[in-house]
Amino acid sequence: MNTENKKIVTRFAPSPTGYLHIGGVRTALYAWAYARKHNGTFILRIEDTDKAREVEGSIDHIIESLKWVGVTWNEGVDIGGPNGPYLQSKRLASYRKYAQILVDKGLAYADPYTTEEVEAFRQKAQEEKRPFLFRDHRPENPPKWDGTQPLRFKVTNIKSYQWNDVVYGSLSAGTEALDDFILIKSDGYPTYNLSHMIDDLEMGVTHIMRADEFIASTPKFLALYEALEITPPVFVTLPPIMAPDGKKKLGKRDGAKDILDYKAEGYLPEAMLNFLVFIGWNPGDEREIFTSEEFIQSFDISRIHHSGGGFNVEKLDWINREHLKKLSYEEQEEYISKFIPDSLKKLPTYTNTIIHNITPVIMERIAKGSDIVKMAEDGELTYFFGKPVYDKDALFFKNSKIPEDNKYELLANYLVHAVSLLTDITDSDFMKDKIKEKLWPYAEEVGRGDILWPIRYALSGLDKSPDPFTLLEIFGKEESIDRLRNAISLLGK
RNA sequence: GGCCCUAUCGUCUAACGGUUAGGACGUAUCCUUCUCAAGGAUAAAAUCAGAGUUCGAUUCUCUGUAGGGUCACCA
Repeated sequence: MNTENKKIVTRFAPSPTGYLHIGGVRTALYAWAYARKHNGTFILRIEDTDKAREVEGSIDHIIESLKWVGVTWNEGVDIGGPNGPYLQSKRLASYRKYAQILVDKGLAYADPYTTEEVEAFRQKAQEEKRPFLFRDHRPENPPKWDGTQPLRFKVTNIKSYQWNDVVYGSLSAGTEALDDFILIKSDGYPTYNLSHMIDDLEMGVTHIMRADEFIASTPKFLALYEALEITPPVFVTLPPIMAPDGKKKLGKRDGAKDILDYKAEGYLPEAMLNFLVFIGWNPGDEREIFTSEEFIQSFDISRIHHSGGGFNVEKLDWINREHLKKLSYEEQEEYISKFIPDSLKKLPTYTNTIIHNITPVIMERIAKGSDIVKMAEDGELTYFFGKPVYDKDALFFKNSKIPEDNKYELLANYLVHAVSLLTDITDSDFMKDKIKEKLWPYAEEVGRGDILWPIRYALSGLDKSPDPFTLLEIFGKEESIDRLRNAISLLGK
């Protein structure tokens, strides 16, 4: 492999027609990792030859998406490079030059038909259940190409092509795969068929990574490479990403959304990378959690799979959690503060100390990528920054053994006693284990639920929260006792 | 319909032609427990079907079936 000792050059070449979804990002990741591993060059090129479908702002969005997952490039639209420009609309002269070579060789001709006429041919072929082949309608005496008609490639060598693909091995196709396709559109822009090839040549691209939908058009490319006397690069065809059931191809509904949506939902970029590269590849051992660097080192294009893999959000959630655990304490704090709503950040109780204290508690409670966002939205973070509001009846444990008669007074007494126990603990000893040690005998005496639930509720105001000892430590002696006194007065004492 | 690609637990996948077909996610049960999480333990769960080659097939060949791609002045 790579015996020529040629420097490896790969590229990712999206069209600016919207956001980048996970399929595109994975392609970029593979191309990038391969170049990085072999100290090669990775290029970001933008294929903006379809002016009708172009979406304003796409390029910036694509760049932001790639940077988020940690992909960097040596040459590209935004940074230039020795073989620029990297925007196809600025390279029209190159495409024309090669188109002219084909015209001169008699291997390209102007398409004289109207769109309607071609559409009629297509319709007919479809009705007769035959593949549509333009070459069946090739004009006898095509007009001279003046740039206003589409320019078509003239396939002269109709044969069954056989070629090699790093992933799929030997591939072949019937002659039906060969046709007179369009090189230059009537608006003067080239089609992908021509432009990608010229750019790859001029930019020295050695390996093309792209999804399997291009297998069917490879014979056409091969015919064009031959006509242009270009040695094709190495083909690395990637398997498709399927919907979670592993059967259908991934659609928008199943998660083919903007990669940056995952960022907004709380997924870590390294988790996203880890997850995406594992759809269609694995290192062959039992490792599952990878940093980008580990991935690059382990990546081997010969281990890319042939079959499509499903997009499984649960696995992504798990991977995200594993990466969350690997963060340093400071990084975890930063991660959490990023998702705390502005309304809470404005409060005087929003301090570095409280963030520091609640970080491990929140981290432990994040199971899914979007949990941090959900917790923020559902108000599960609010009580950390302000006194909870709740109904006094909520203070009672659901299996309470407290007699109904004067239950408010009894519970208040329990809490008063708890407060007195807590008061005995010194500020420096006000820590989870010590608190538990102090409170436990009393809890055993009156029934654990009947005192622990109310304490927890007085502190959080929520049915679901971390355990009371943890909360007591987080809030500290003074604030904790204050919250407990609030509960006591709510009970009428 | 033509051409092409693919096929191992529900999902992602491992397995020089020889394994009790392995791991992970998820699921279930149990432990822990004031709640919700987390954590620990255990379990169920797969070679698409049929022929052929072979002493022996998940692995090689063929056929069928299923899924996917493609047949654009989209990439």
